[in-house]
Amino acid sequence: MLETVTPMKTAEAREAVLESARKNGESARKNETEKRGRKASKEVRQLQLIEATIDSLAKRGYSETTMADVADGAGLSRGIVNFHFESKEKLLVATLAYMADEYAAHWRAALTRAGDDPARQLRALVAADFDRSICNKRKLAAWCAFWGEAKSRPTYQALCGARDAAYQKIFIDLCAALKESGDYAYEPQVMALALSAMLEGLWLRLMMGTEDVTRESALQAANEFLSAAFPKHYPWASGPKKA
Amino acid sequence: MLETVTPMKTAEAREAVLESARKNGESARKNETEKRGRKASKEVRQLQLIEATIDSLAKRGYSETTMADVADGAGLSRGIVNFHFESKEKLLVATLAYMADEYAAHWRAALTRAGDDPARQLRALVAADFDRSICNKRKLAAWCAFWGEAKSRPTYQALCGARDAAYQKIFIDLCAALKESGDYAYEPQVMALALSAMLEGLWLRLMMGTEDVTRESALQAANEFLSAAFPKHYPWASGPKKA
DNA sequence: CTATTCTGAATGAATGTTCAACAAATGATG
DNA sequence: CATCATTTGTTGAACATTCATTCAGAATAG
Repeated sequence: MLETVTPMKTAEAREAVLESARKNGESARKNETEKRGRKASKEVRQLQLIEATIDSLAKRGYSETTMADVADGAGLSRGIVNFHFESKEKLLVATLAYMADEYAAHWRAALTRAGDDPARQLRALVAADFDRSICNKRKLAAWCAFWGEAKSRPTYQALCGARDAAYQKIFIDLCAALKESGDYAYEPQVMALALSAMLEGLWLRLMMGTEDVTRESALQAANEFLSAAFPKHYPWASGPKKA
Repeated sequence: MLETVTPMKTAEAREAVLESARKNGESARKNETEKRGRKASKEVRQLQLIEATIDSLAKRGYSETTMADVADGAGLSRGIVNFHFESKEKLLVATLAYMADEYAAHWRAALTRAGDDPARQLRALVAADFDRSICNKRKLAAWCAFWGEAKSRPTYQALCGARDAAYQKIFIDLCAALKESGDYAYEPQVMALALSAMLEGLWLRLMMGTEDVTRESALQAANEFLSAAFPKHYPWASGPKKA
């Protein structure tokens, strides 16, 4: 089941932010060895504000998310956001970029971990989409908030599309590889579209929270798709119904 | 290809509105034979404002849609919306309800037209999702705008879910029927979820307009899904690759 | 003439942004 | 080490703008 949408309480949020910021700070420190303390602090604040933004997007939605919400959510004063980010627009773009980076890093890691076998890689990619770390109500709600505005904002559209640029190519390549080894009839590009669209659609369903769709049942549906599309690579758990 | 997102020009909009309103007016007149002229006029205005709302949602997105936009788009004065609809919130709910009704009527008609064969019915439902009348950039953008706000608004959530309540049940029943006659291995409920999620995901992709996804290629992907999941009912156009 | 529909300016609330003052950390100097 | 200067980070009130809503009166239909 998805965890509750209730935003992380202040203490938890702080910890998560600091945790995340620490890693980030380290990598940044390697690149530029200067102003270390200050620089780190600045990044911590920005991440803190970005996390608060995600909270607000999840709780109130895009149109009701205000600068005051974000500042309050982070436990800081009203003018702070315009100091670290120039404007509300830039805060939101930074938030979306943060989520896109996180998402891309996540599936790339899963892909690497899966080794060289296309069938294992594809299964890993699909499973990665439903990991708790990125597939929770908070993040899904934030994603959907951006999707809703993407059509009328080229900047959002480009960042949401970060998911597709390389991602979609990987899917096509994997579908092509499986077709080769399994002698399937589909067109790789078309099957890849169907597959990735289903993943996004399942996210949407999870986000809506209607019906009784859970992370588990969504993953089950995705795997059933794999079994149907690539039966030789993903045999059915139980044989066909006989009576 | 999807038509341009440019909202219908005033003349076209008027015609479409009046056309649509005429039918609606007739059915309403059957129910309650009273205040005919006035009632009809009132409904025309409301539809006109709803159409203008969809235009604005598609062009500016949810968060940037203002009462002034809607009034201007309809070619009427500023205070008119609060006269016909009590508030902005109620206008938006009415708009969503209008789209949900239209969508439901559309797939029900397609289902009826398909006859009694489950395989034909399922194909008809899938194809109906990509009909020009409901699957165009304008409507898709409006749908997505509501999705983006649905999580934080129970009213929207319920109306978006109108799609799922009965719709999902039909899908499950059809998947069960095909499983019976085709001796497939999947679980009907799970396969129905995968299928309907893919349809929504394709809508999302179409709305985003990224890549080169068109109504045609989206429908092709959906049909390829059908062939993969129900090979005995939807044989591949061309046989498996042999070399 | 009466009821209904419509207009457009006025109003008030919400909210993004600015900014002057303040606090804290860093660096320089003796 | 102590002290001051400077840069950086933060605050909260003030400001300007946008926008939904209201409403008194005009226009129109019955």
